[in-house]
Amino acid sequence: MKVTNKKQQSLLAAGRELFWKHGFRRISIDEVCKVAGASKMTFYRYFPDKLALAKAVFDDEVDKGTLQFREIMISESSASEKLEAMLRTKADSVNNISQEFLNDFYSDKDSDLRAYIAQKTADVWNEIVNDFKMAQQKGVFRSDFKPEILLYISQQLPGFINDPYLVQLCGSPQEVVMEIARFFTYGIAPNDKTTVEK
Amino acid sequence: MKVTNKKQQSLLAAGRELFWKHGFRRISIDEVCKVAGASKMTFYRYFPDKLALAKAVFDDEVDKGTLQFREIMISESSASEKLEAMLRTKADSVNNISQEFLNDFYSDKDSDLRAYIAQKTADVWNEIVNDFKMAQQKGVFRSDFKPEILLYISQQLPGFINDPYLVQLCGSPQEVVMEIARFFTYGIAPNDKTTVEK
DNA sequence: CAATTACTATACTATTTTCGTATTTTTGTA
DNA sequence: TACAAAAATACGAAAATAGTATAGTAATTG
Repeated sequence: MKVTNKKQQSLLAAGRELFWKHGFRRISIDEVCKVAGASKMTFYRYFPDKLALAKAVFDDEVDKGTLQFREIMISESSASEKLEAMLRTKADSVNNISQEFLNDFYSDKDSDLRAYIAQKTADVWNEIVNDFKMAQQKGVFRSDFKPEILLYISQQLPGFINDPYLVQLCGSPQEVVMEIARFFTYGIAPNDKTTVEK
Repeated sequence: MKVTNKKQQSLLAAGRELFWKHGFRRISIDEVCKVAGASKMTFYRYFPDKLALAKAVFDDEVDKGTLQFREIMISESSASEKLEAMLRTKADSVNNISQEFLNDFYSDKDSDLRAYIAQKTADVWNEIVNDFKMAQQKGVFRSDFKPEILLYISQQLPGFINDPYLVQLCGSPQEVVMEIARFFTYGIAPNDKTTVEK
């Protein structure tokens, strides 16, 4: 569903803002309309129901994320920098995205929604792995590296950056991210490309 | 209303947590009970209705704040340090407290609630001013200083610490707080007690 | 042990909220 | 003026929520 209209966009924005904070269940259409400065009739002109808006918000966010990722991959930066940028945006989005929103999405009785998310997630996952492999062929990453593993690890990241021990060890959540990036980039073997500083 | 019971306390805690995030309107009693691990009947054993829980949460928070303030005033620190500590906790609480919660409180149709808040606020305000005046008599602050003015200014603080210009000027929100504290403590006249560092 | 207390689970009604649509009014515009 | 888009309002149906009643279970206490 392409969003081109002005009112439609402000509805989308309002939906994003409210869903983000409070999740999808708690927000009523009237509320979205109020924030968007649109009437309910206008809402139903552009979206069949609340679920459709939620999907649109979800899609929009995923698209933005993918775009961001693409920019990082295309940029002329080193493997280390790419990795760090990726982990950082991942960490950011995790911190900003309301868990509420995803919770409501996942725990919807309408299992149609779950399938929808699963599909979308799988698609994005594939795209990312492909981009990785392309970069790999260009020599940005070592040839026997498996992108799937990195993605799996990055799923664990939210737990890492909020771990008090790690944060204390590294100084700040940002440093945790960088440290992990360095770790994955160079492993633990010492080499001449980088020097580890305390 | 004194809270002594165990279940009652977990209900209060759950209420605080949920109200804080989403405000008072959006949260149902069932939800509070679920989080608190209590049944609805238990809820109604301790609270007449949802509003009572909200009031209890509000009271509890105000009491905590007042206690914190008292500790600062009683402590053997200088005027500057007291002021900074006060502004800092104020800034913290403002950043942490959900605006949602207060919004729901203020915009309740039941104007009884508004009066309740107004009363409580006035009480706390008076207590604080009194504490100030006592400290003033002990010589902690200059004798012709008017505590009311400081409180008035501190109402404006949330706007200050989020002002991009000020934050950039001082380096960080924390620095803004300290700078303001210094400003109010020593004014702008140079003296030998402190040196202003860039 | 018996009695009391604290609590849970469930079911139920009344009330409120929300949804989605229909109708009328306003606004912007060719 | 005429016309289309959107707002405001109203409204019935469906869903969520509040608050109560009942029955029964677990934990405490004398």
